[in-house]
Amino acid sequence: MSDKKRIIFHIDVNSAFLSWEAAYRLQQGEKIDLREIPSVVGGSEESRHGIVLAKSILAKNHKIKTGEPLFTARQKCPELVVVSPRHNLYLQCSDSLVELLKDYTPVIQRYSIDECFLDFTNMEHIYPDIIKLANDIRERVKRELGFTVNIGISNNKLLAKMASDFKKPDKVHTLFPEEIKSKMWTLPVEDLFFVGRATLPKLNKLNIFTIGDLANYDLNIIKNIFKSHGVMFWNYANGVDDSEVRKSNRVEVKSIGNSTTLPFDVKDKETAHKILLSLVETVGMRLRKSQNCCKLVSIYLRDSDFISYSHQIKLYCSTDSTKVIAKICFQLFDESWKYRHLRSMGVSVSELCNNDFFQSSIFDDPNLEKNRSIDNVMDLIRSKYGNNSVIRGTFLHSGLHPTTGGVESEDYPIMSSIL
DNA sequence: TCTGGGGTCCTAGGACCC
DNA sequence: TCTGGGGTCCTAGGACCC
Repeated sequence: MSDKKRIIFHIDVNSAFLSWEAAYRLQQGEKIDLREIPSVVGGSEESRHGIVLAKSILAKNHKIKTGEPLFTARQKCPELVVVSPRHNLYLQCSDSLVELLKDYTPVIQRYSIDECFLDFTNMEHIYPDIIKLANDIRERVKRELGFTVNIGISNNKLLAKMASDFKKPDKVHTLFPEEIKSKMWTLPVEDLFFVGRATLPKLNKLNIFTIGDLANYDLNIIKNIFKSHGVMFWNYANGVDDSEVRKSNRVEVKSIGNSTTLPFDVKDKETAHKILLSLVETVGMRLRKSQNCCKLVSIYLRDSDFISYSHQIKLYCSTDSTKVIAKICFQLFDESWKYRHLRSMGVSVSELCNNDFFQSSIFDDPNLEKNRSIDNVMDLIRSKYGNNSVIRGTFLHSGLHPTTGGVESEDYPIMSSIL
């Protein structure tokens, strides 16, 4: 990589889920804009998913935080409007944004559903004025898609990301190295990327309260206390980050998991096994779709008193079979369950490897081959007709979802111009 | 009072081997 | 019987992100 200064944008959708919900509702003829009242997108309290997923700026002014229970959010603001999430709609909005951004550069990293990094290095002949470019993008997103974004500009991803977090909404900010002192070092240290709620009190104990305090602290002491994590955020505090903007489709996934908080506490092994199976159904489908097998299977349990634990096992032989993975999960469960009532359960597979070899060697074992055919046929039918078009007999009349965590196949019109 | 779901990465400690 | 130290692998748990 050359020493030439890079030009990186970080684009962040303002209150993403809430903005997308608001834009969609206006399109559908609703009169009230959720962005202009104290409102949140939140899960169903009845099924114990009642937390804040996204908040309007007016809700934020009431000190409502993302991730907090809806119950406490209402205490802070009794007139709060709560709307249910529509994840498929948000995926489509996210896709529309990325499609629009592709008009400007091919080097886009999709960092999350509502954040992208764009690289404009060596493009000054096309975009001589990058501030104007950012404002053009910002205006076009608002005009064509109906929601607003913040754009942060700098020479690396970290600084661009910090910049996009400055004043919101609908703003463009720069944070070039010469601006670090005035724009970033004055901020509280918890605003720094990767300084979370466990790290903050430890930093405060060292008399570190601002990002500037951290940047100017003795690196050796930081390293001793926080190890590699400390070296990373000390560099961040000094604006150092040389990571590349990676085209997202080239990043391979490392683990595939599915977990759920149950609408009721689970008290018996039989029900728990059924729920594990339903979780494995979606994990297995996604694993096969990614053309991988896994070598590590783990389960995750959370008691009704909120104590959680996990159990895992490394496989001698990698697999992508729903039946095999489910059987392992049952065994893991039986080995680890502490007989307390369960609030939440999860399944995850990792240490993924390409399934090519597996496919060619499988024909030695007719039983494995048969299971594989069943998986493949079920995948095909479900991809065509929806996840619940074929279900295992064990879920009939059980009152349980046969596949947990799958997205419903409801469709929403692509966000188009809203005038 | 009630507290989601999807990930990644790191560390500590124990088992085991030489 | 008790005495090393280094390396690797495995597991559990924690921290962080959106």
